[in-house]
Amino acid sequence: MSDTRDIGEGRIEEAGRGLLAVLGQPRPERADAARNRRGILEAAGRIMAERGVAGLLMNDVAEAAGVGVGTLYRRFGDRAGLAYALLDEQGREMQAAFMYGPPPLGPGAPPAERVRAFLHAQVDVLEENLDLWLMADTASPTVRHRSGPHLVNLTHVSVLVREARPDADAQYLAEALLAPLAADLYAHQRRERGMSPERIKSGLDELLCCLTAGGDASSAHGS
Amino acid sequence: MSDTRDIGEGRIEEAGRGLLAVLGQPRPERADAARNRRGILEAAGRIMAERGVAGLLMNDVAEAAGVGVGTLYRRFGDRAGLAYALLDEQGREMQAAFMYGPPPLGPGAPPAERVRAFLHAQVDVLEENLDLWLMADTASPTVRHRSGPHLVNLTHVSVLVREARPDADAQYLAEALLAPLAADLYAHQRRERGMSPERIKSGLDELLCCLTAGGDASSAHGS
DNA sequence: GTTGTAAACGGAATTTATTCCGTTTAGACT
DNA sequence: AGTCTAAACGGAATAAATTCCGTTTACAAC
Repeated sequence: MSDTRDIGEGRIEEAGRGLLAVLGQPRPERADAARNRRGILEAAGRIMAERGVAGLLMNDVAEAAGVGVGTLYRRFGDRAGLAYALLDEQGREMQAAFMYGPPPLGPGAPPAERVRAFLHAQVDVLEENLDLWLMADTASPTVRHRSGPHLVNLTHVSVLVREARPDADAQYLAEALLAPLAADLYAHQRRERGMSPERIKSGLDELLCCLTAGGDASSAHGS
Repeated sequence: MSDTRDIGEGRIEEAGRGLLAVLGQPRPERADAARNRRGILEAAGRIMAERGVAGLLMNDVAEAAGVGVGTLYRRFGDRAGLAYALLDEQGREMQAAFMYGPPPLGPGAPPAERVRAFLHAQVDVLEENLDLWLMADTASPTVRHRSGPHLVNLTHVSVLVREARPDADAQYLAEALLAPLAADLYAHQRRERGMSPERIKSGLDELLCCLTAGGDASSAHGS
């Protein structure tokens, strides 16, 4: 009724095997399926390098990988899903950095600092592969927010926010703090408005005072 | 290279005649063009009422309006543009409310209060027509941020933020504060996570302390 | 080694948005 | 009224994503 797209639970076997794979139980994957996933991802990477993100046509990817388009869709759900899988691969290293690496990104620094470091790092991540993120964020809201990268980021920030402000609605604040780094908005700020990554980072810092402000954030508010 | 879509300056004669029309000089519009715009918008409204947003197929709208699809595209640029035009019509009243209405939404209240009232009002606006907003935000980043509703909102908030925090990067903060109300995210929070509009409003309030915090927002930050 | 079956596969068919371009007209100027 | 031209029009053609469904295959059980 609201939107045509919806992706049934079992339709996408694995949207990418990032840290997320740890959460769900490691459902088995048939050998041919695994082989095809790798093949498709490789082919997609190759095409992207050659022709850019705009050249990532589903038919071409399928052909380059030597599979039918049906297989592409079974594996990744849709074009955006493919993009997320690609991003997830590259994001593995950042995930490791903020979970096990040195502070302030990794554990050891105070939570507010870590959130800040994380957002700055996320800016760099976007900077690196903006077009691919744009393609990924084409997905329906449902797909988008269940995707590997988003879930990992959200979970991480959410935990840190809760730590920094146990009284606040950490779940919401986390999503709100991540929102300005939506690929669409970021692309617009960089390309249309000509903002520099540095300016964006400082801007984010200004937003972050909601993490360091004492308990009473509602000082000026009525209801 | 990055994305196929781009909409040349003169391709869309008027993306909707909201307050925006005041900014650009009132370029003339041929009589038949105006008649068609109205017809299309009416037809689209009718179809939307009957079949929902998902039923808004470009061919159907064109047929129902008694014009060719080419005309649809000349007038509105693309499917998302049509959605924006539809929203712009309904948004006229909210625009009036925050520009000329009573406080705290309208002039008279302190700027931080007004931003808060505005964000809350925006939640209600989303609530009213979420699917249409989702359809609209399908647009390419460029189109999206040049669209009537977004420009008006951004300008408004931006002015208020500058007033509240003359020292801060008002332009950026405004976009960042509006970001959590992106239709995608909002829809996800409402539908998947089951957050209530009230919870979202309180969440936004927590974010807003960056407007009331004294001058030194960078207290906890290094560089 | 057979057999059974859920899971995968392929790729033609379908669905829609969007473009293209030859034709038609509103409206300004004479 | 007649002419001229930029602006509009229509709708067939195109492009690409996504679905459908009959066929094939991995692999677990016997």
